[in-house]
Amino acid sequence: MTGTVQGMPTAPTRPGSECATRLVDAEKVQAVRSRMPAEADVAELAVIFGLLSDPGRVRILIALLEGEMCVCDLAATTGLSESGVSHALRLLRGPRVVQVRRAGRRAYYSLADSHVRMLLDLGLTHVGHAGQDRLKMVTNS
Amino acid sequence: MTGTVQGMPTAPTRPGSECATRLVDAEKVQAVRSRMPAEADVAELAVIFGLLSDPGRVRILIALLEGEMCVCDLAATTGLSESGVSHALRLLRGPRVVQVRRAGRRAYYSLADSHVRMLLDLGLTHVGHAGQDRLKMVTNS
DNA sequence: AGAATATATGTAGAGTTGTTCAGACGTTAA
DNA sequence: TTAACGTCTGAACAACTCTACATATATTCT
Repeated sequence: MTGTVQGMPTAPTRPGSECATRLVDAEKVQAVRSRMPAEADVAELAVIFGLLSDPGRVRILIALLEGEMCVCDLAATTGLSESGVSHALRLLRGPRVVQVRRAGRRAYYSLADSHVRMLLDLGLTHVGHAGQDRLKMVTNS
Repeated sequence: MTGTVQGMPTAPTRPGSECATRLVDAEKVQAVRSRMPAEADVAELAVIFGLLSDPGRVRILIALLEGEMCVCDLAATTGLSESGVSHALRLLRGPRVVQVRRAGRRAYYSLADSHVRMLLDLGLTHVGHAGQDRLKMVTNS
């Protein structure tokens, strides 16, 4: 949490945190700063990534890639406690990464955000996991 | 850190954390567990996302999307202290998200991982930031 | 050589996060 | 109604993370 207020550049970022020495490539700094997304967008982005930064939550979300599941089954699938799953899902519910459907005493969760789905897929291929049938191979015909 | 050892399913995840009640859709649990990436892959994935979960680091990486920059300019661009940038870059250097080129007393950093670049782009579009000229619009012809 | 510069590192303290346990709540079955 | 169930929540605690400050290292300049 740096709290940089960044409107139009030209003025130093904020007192006390500007570069103590001169810039090496002032033009580029200027250009990049003008393209930098707003504070709030960067923060939101960081929050989303933060939700994906825990192995337990990642396992939950990977499970949900295959379709909706109830808390109990998610616990069995991921190895987390049911309480742990519930806590995790609460965090994911806030920014609408997952959504609930309630049926009797059960709660069925599913992915609510296609971007997160893409982030996960991308991440999985990055990590060398071939993504099984999630990643369709581009075959010759 | 749940530490689930997950080889072939059928056996409960580990003593004490299996579902206290019976499963609702045992077949699906089974299927999803068999597709779940290995512990190490999930952990690595979480680490990568974790690196993207801090606004300061996100700003650094967004800056680096435009090409290499030295620490001093990164500090000016992101509003972080130079020490802060240095610490952040160290974290990013570990998993080879960024790479250094040294020239005299300067250190020029650049993105070393195209997947991270994609994650950032994807995240930026998610967040509503049109990605300026990073995101090429698919026009009619 | 010494001074100034650019970056890197160590460390300590505040703050945050994940996990566990206990218990609450609403729902269904007996 | 009472009991069992599935899920949710709150509190407590350890583990971790971020930031800031001080200092270290390496390079260039005079």
